[in-house]
Amino acid sequence: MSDQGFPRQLRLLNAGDYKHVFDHAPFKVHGKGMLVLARPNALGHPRIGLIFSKKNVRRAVDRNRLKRLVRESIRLQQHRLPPVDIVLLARRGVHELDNESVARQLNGMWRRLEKSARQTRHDTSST
RNA sequence: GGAGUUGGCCAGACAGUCGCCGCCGGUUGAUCCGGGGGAGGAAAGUCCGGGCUCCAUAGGGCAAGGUGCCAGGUAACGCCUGGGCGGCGCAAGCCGACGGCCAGUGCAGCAGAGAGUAGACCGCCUAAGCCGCUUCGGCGGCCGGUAAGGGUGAAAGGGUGCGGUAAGAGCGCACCGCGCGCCUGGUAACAGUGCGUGGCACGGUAAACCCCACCUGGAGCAAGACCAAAUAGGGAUCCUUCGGCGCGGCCCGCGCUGGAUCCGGGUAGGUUGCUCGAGAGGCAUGGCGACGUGCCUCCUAGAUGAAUGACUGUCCUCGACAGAACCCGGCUUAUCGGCCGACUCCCACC
Repeated sequence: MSDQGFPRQLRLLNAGDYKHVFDHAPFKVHGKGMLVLARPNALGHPRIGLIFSKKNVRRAVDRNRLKRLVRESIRLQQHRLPPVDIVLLARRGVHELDNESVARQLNGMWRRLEKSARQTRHDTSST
């Protein structure tokens, strides 16, 4: 795996993977227009799945644009993230953000996710 | 030059860096390297028409739905082209569900006297018949006549003129219009300063039921096919009454289930269907045209939690609507601007 690539291993591939995260998600990070759910995995790297529903983002052009921005962000930040399965959900109004602020939002959310994951790991090892 | 009509095309460009998805070649044993490709004119709405797949090879009847001037094009169409008719515009041109209410049934508020085998409210008339009066000229009334005028209405049952009459009236005549028959032109719709005939509505409404002609079987790529953990007991072939199910509104019809013989079935997941096609471009040729035919050349997205992007720089006229999901042909809707061709009207100049 190259340093900055985004191969299939970094994605959630089927309904079972998604269900796994929805059933029990210890980490929740809220951002402007987006919500991240995450659950630790044993793979040694993060994986991500995207849910941009037609209901929340009406135009296909906007859905594609937002997904591409998220993937781009993950691709560049993958080494900072803990080994967790992530599901990113869109909320109403995301399509009004421009590319720059979406990227800024995502960076902030990854930072908070990383922080709470490190906290949890620390807690379990101390008890 | 200005105003307008119409047909077609384009959809920021270039460079660099980091990524994503197919394909080809090498390397391999599943990694790298190189090359090349990667959203639209509407990809959209899913409104029509086809291909493809399964249900029977999609068959018969009824029901239901659609289309609706004519001819042609097409795989097909509710599309396109040409023509006819009607309407709008000075014009180029644009728009039109544009078959049939003398097969039947129905509908028409208000106003108005009367609304479809018409109708006397006002008005006009009083010739003929009867009555009364009379200065013997007539006057009044009754019985009536009348669709020219007023008024109502979206619409009042051909129009104009002359004759005619008591007043009027297609009552008669001329012209116009209309119906019917023939003739001529046209493949046809239809047209005609054509010939004849009829005094003349046959009113409106069929996106009212309906009639006529033509068309339509149902479901859809999550169709369907294949490989196959788990789980449950069944599956294939032959024969066939009844009942049940498939099959979509119904019936006919057809298949499965039932009995006998023989052993494999198929949910999660994966593979496939999946892009070479009513394909694109060029030349020639037939046709007014839509389009057809022949030859040559080219291969031009195939994802499947779903690729086609992000960032930086430069330039300009500072960039709209918007993202393929089986594939085509249309229609409709959204859209910043730019380019090219043809034509019309007006002004100026020659």
